Amino acid sequence: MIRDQLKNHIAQAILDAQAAGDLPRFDLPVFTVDHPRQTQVADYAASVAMQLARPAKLAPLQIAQRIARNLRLDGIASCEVVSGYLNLRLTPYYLTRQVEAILEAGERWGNIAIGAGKRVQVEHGSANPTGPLTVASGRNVVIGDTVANALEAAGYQVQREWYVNDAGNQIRHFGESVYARYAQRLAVDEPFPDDGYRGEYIVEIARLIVEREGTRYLSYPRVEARRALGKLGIDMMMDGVRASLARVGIRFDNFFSERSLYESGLFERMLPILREKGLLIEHEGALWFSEDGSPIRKGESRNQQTGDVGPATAGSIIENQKSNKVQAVVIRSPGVVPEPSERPTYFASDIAYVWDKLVVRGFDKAVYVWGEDHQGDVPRLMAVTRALGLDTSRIVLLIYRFITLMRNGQEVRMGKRAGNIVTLDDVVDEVGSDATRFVLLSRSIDTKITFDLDLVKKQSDENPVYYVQYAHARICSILRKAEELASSGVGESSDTHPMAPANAAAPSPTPALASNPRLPGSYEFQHPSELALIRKLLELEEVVEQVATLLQPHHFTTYAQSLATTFSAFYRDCRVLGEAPEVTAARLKLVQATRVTLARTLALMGMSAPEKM
RNA sequence: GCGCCUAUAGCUCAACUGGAUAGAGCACUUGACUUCGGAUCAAGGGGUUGUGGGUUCAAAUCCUGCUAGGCGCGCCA
Repeated sequence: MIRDQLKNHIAQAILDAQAAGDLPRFDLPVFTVDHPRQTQVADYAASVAMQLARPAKLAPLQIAQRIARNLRLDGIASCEVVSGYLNLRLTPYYLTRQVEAILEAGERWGNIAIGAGKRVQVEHGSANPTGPLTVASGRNVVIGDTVANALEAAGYQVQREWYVNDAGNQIRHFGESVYARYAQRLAVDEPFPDDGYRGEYIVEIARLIVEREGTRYLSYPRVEARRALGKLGIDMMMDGVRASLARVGIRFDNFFSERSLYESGLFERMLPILREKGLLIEHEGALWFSEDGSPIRKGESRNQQTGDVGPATAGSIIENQKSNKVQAVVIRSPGVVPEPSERPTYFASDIAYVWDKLVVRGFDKAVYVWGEDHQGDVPRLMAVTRALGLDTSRIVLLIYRFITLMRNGQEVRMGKRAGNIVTLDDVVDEVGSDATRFVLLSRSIDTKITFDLDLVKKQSDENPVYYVQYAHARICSILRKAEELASSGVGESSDTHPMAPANAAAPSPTPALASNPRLPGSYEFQHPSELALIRKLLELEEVVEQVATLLQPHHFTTYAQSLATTFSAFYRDCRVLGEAPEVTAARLKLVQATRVTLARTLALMGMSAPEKM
């Protein structure tokens, strides 16, 4: 990556300056090379000299000058010292060569190596399987999928995993709901459970089950029928989820069953590890995790008070939080939960799950994508990870804020139990997959998104999604036209035409360009808009690095728009077809490199790159 | 009450994690092509980065006091 190269050159220059006695001895500091805000100032700038003022006991300007004196940039860039800054500008020669490099890299352009040899898991989605995929989960999976794309591009080996919450009492409620609808469908009087799932989709599931399986479950003992229908229903829900995900171009490598953590005995094996450290405490019949082994206080205060929220409760919570130590129930007491299989809490599963990720499967890093409603669970996951003797820096939690869905100028409230949900399918039907993904990606994950369905539809002309895709379609149009000109031999003879295939007999997807000879070594792009476009293309690697390290996928949308804008400026200023042959040839290459870059960026975002619109 | 997150142009948001004169889109005003796609482009106005203090060569960014909002604080998931 060019930025790293420049940084290495500067570091070397500092060392050389020290060796030559130009600069005093000091340890090489951690410094950055970045883009100045004003692009006319420089392509890259380093402010090391300012950082070094103290250790070197010299004025920043002098330091910068001495670094610059020792800087050998090998024709990649020129350097200018401005008040302590090292301002670097890439040379037209270097930029011109990069166009060839991009075309050579092709679909791999944008790939970097920072993750080479490391395995990362990105767990996302993971919505309760008791209903269809909602728009709310849409943000989750789009973030997760895009982050996974970026990590892959950064060289990591990535596994995409969906955690299926198929344990716990919600599944029982679900089974009861399906059973009730099933019975009702068969005209058997069966009351609908109070805390059941009221959505229409349960009715639909019941209908399908009746269709496929007939009446046989009516003869089962009720508890068994509910369990069986629940399982059947979950499977059907997950099939639906997979289908919905496919519509937005998302696939998972693995669906991990929460229940399997218990069935495999893994959870049981976790307990001794924590117990040995004195972090598991029996309290009022329940099993608690106490981060520092301190006695459990919550239950006591609960007994003291009469049921109202009062000072006693508040006081004890403050006390617990003052020590900042996590205390959480792992297994509920039989007195509270009669059914043994429902006693482990969600947290219990988390304990075994993080172990499974980091130890059993040995991922170097595990990324969790969680909605803001789970933000309060972060401390206990961190605490228990630490307690298990694992490095907490190996888990990363992406907490995103919820979206508000607007329709007809009104906020749409959703609830799975109540049944008034808006599914991801609904939204995709209305605005399409590309627009859905773009909107859900376009903001930093800790910004609330207002997804106005009417606006996204109505203003589709001015939607940035289409702006970016339009640039790609326009490029394809130019390339098509170039091929037509080349194949019809209009203008020049085919063997001297810059766009003509070197070997006309060998067909290839883009014959005019794929086999085009290299630009002459002396050729250099000159026009400011050409050079600006190439610089913008080169940023792709930096954006990939940024998203892969910061795990903030919205940078792709910003970059895509900026790239499309830069291309538009080039398109306005520089004619491609019909110029002098070497100019047209060079610009065609630049246009093709832009297409590659734009298409890759769209692919990283999970969007299509249309050739026509 | 406590914890996490947020506050930047009229609106929606960026700002590469401490760097130079804080940028885009929308909206508004005014313009542009007989040529590669007008789903385009150009120009213009618009800012005490919620607020008070602090840290240093340098703060939208870090610390801190307020203010406002979101989420969470269960033997729910």
